[in-house]
Amino acid sequence: MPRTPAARASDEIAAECLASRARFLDRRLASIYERALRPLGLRRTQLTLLVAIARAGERATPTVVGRALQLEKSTVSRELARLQALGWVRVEPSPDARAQRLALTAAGTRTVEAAHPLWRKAQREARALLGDRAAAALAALTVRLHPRFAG
Amino acid sequence: MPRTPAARASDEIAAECLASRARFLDRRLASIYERALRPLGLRRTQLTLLVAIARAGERATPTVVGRALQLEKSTVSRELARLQALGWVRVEPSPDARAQRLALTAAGTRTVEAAHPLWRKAQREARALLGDRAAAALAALTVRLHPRFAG
DNA sequence: GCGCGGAGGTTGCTTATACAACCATACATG
DNA sequence: CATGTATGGTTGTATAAGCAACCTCCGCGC
Repeated sequence: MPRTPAARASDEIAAECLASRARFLDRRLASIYERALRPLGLRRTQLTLLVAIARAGERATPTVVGRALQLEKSTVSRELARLQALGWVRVEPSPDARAQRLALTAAGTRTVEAAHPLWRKAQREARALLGDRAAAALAALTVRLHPRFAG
Repeated sequence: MPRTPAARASDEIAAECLASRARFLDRRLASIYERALRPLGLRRTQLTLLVAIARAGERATPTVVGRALQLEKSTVSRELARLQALGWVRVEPSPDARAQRLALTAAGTRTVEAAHPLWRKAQREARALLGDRAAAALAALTVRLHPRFAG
């Protein structure tokens, strides 16, 4: 049976597609970190956001953290609503009345501290899964694509 | 001002976290492929699923494609409902009454064919963005993590 | 001082994903 | 054959994300 155009397209895509491979990698790593953080009721993306807010310090606003993580503003908006509801982030007025100043609450700070060893365990597991070379390549790639990435 | 434990944790996580980097990479690539496929009203993950079904041929069932792509069965279930609604996938009874045989419809086959050149363009763009070495590393990593991955 | 464009955020809608709980069928074993 | 367990799918719920449309406020140009 000769291969049809659709069959040839399918073979090529299945063998090479970078999008599905990146998605696959993300799912694999996600499961490691989610499992590790579950005892704290903390999701991996929430930890990333808390960390970005902590690091931005006085300058922390939704726009600023969105830029650091390359997240669309609506995504940041909704994530922040959850973090506020959980009592980990406080929103304060800023000089510019359009903007919002963000800060970790005491509970948010404690959560980051408590997450640290769990994150480390996940990070070790992830590094072991990928291998040191691939892990380093992923980090280097991030720097190349977005030098100021911080998450 | 001495760095607090939370600040040190944040610095370490922001500088190294592999989970957030994989997520970031996925978002970047997603935007390339989504943009390319948009004219067909086709999402990248839908293309991945159509391809997996095409390649599985007679053996295509939700469980089989889920294994090939390492997707949770509920994810596959809902994605298939959409693909059916769009008229790209047909569901047929199988010998085992629990299972469902999947097949592309004629429209589904045409969609894969039409997607091929658009996917190629996105793939070229993605490869250029990552660089050949990183692209090859991502592909190699996928093989290592899941030798039968096909998406 | 007025109007307008741009920046900052929110909300509606859709897709992608996982986990858990569930239902139905198949199969093996007593 | 009856029952219990495993397999295959669906559904409820929640998070993660983008796009588009919108509102508000800032600052600039006139």
